[in-house]
Amino acid sequence: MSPSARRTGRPRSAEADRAILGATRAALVELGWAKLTLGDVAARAGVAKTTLYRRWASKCELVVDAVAAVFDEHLEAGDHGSLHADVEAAVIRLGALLERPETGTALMAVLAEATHDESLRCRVRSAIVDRQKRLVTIGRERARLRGELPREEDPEASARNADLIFDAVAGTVLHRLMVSAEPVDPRWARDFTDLLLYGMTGADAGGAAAAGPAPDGAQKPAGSV
Amino acid sequence: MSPSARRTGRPRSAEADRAILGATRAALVELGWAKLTLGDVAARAGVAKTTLYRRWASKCELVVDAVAAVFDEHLEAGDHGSLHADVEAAVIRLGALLERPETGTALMAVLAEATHDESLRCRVRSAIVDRQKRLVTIGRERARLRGELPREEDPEASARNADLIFDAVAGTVLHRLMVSAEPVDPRWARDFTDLLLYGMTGADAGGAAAAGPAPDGAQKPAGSV
DNA sequence: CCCTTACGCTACGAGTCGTAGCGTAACTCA
DNA sequence: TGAGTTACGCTACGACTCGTAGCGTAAGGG
Repeated sequence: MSPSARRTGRPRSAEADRAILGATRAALVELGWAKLTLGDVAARAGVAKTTLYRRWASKCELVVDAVAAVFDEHLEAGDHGSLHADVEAAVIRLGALLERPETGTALMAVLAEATHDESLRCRVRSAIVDRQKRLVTIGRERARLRGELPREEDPEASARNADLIFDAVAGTVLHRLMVSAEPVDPRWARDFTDLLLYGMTGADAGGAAAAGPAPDGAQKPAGSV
Repeated sequence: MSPSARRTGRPRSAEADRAILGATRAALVELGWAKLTLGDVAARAGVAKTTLYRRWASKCELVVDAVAAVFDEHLEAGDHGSLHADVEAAVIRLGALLERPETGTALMAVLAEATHDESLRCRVRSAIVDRQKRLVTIGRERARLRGELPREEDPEASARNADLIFDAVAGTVLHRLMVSAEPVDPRWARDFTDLLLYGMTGADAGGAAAAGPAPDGAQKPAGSV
């Protein structure tokens, strides 16, 4: 599997890779996870079924790669001027990503399988989760430089906090879409961002902080309301 | 389907129901979702495969009922004295529920299918989600009576807030367990509760994180901070 | 030119699905 | 008590998907 081991012989077709991943996404949209068969994907991609099995050991790994490609296209941690705006943008971006019929569904199904498959869980983590989690670290670092968050002395506690916040953001968005089956619209994104920044007690009080009693520390960006 | 239509004839065996649902949970633990077959469940339960198909139209609906039974056994909204303690208890309870090998996995898989099946989504909602969501409403009402939360004038906004908080609690716990694959231990439950109540700005600043150099022990009596 | 690897194609056994058919068991009502 | 109704167990079945093996061919490297 090392690159040196592939120096010789016919190289794998990169175009076939793109066709297969694209066909996988198309099949996911049309059929959903359960009815998705590798034979169907191969037919859509215009390749032989055996070619699929030579590259991916299972349906799960194929779908992980197919979904990861979509996630990679939309990875951005642009600076929106404030912690509030950064979080809100991340929520909307993640919502738009998971609202796609091929991403959320597939992710849930793969995660379900990953419970019984350690290697699959690692693949999901490195291909999707960790890259998203990096955005949390970047955003928090930026907020610290702005003075919106206190400095973290303990790096271990800092990492724990980043994990917690990532679970909160990604988990809540995912739950909103997959369980509650409600859209991630701008109003919800703002309400959720308020909850994350100011907590239940603060955010609930002033009707989305519009007439809020001015929570200390962070000030609202001009964008909202 | 109405009860009056079942007045006559041989009644369905309630014991068979219990055996089937129990066998489904056992099979989920052993085999996981993907390898779970209805034939296997029937064999474990000691019933004929046809009996299964007479009662449940699909594997999904069977699993929903099997998982819902577990959830129902652990529905409790006990008063723990404060909003913080109530939330923390709910987080731990939900975590313990989803940490079971038969619940989290199955729930994820069923939700993935529910994307393409409206009736299945309704079944999940009424059998599991709505009952859990009621606990949020109860807890918030109690907190309001304690004076920990302001009164909600607008009932529509109140319902929106309850939905948001439920998505946040359930989604974050689910994400922690299924995606991050980390346990819902007491320390994490406390950190998350702090985040929910006081927000990123508040919880990060004051919590135990900054206080102790390395509070590895993690045995922290309830109600501190 | 030989070696190596990838590809397309076909065919196959194994396994699951969901249903049909039949005889029997359990319960209700007249 | 007997007739009607529904549930159950069992067997068998066609249809489908899976994952692999075998073969000949295409595409690069030493």
